[in-house]
Amino acid sequence: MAAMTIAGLAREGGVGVETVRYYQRRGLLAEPARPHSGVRRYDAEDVRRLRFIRGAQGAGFSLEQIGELLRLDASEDRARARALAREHIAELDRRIADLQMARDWLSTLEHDCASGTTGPCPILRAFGGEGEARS
Amino acid sequence: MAAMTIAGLAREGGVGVETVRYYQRRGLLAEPARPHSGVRRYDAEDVRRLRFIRGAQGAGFSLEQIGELLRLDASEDRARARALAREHIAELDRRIADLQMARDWLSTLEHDCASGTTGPCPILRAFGGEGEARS
DNA sequence: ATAGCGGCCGTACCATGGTACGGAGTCAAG
DNA sequence: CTTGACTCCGTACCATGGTACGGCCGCTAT
Repeated sequence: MAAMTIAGLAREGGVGVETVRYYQRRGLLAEPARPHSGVRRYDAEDVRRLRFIRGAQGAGFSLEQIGELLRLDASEDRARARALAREHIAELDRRIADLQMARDWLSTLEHDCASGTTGPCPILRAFGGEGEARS
Repeated sequence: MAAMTIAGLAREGGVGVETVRYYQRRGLLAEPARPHSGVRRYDAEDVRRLRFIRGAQGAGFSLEQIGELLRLDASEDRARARALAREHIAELDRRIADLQMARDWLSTLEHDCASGTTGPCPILRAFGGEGEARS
């Protein structure tokens, strides 16, 4: 499978054709050589790149950040790439902690709501009694 | 602080005035009574509600879902509210697991990148060698 | 040689969650 | 009673990450 058209690339990457074109417009995928009059041909390297984009996206990078990652990779600037990675790890840690807290909060609410059968769930109450004594 | 105008409510809720109006349009905040010709007055209950919205949003609920939560609270349908909460907890667990994996993946890459000083970081390589033998 | 599938391109549109703007009305202090 | 801050309202605009559409063109099979 050494050469394919855009539909093949999209299939390999698990995205739609329009998405591939969108990534090209965004500069994330280079527009490849066109051996035959206007029709682009893609190879395994393009598939790798597309998969990388999807993976990084799953890891919470924005397309903007992925673009920088890709450029860094090309420029072999290891230090910068590592710094970016570390920054993003910290960001991910923050987000994980946030979600974990949210999860625990919701879980508590769910339990509270379970003990009792009338009146409103204490869900709304859970927000509001906390800081209204200010000002 | 028993009555305030929209700016006060926004300040208490930590959002902008336009955001409050947006929530009203979305039906998340009721448009309150207007004692004085056209100017809305808000009280502690509105602040509670607004804070709830922000909190739920922080917990990963979409405004759409928050609307349902709010309606359920009003209708005292505990069973449904709990079901919704449980669903969302499961969703949060999935997202936490995803982010955790992403974090570990990125951390590994960061370490790999650290051991070596020339050539591209193995970041790109990390995606691509995995499943290309198919088809 | 002609149909039709796929690729190419620009442009428009979608959802989400806001943010900004302009014009008019209102309220309170000086 | 004027000034300035604040409100109201509709509508337009923003970023993000796509998704869809319509017209044109080339490749390939029948």
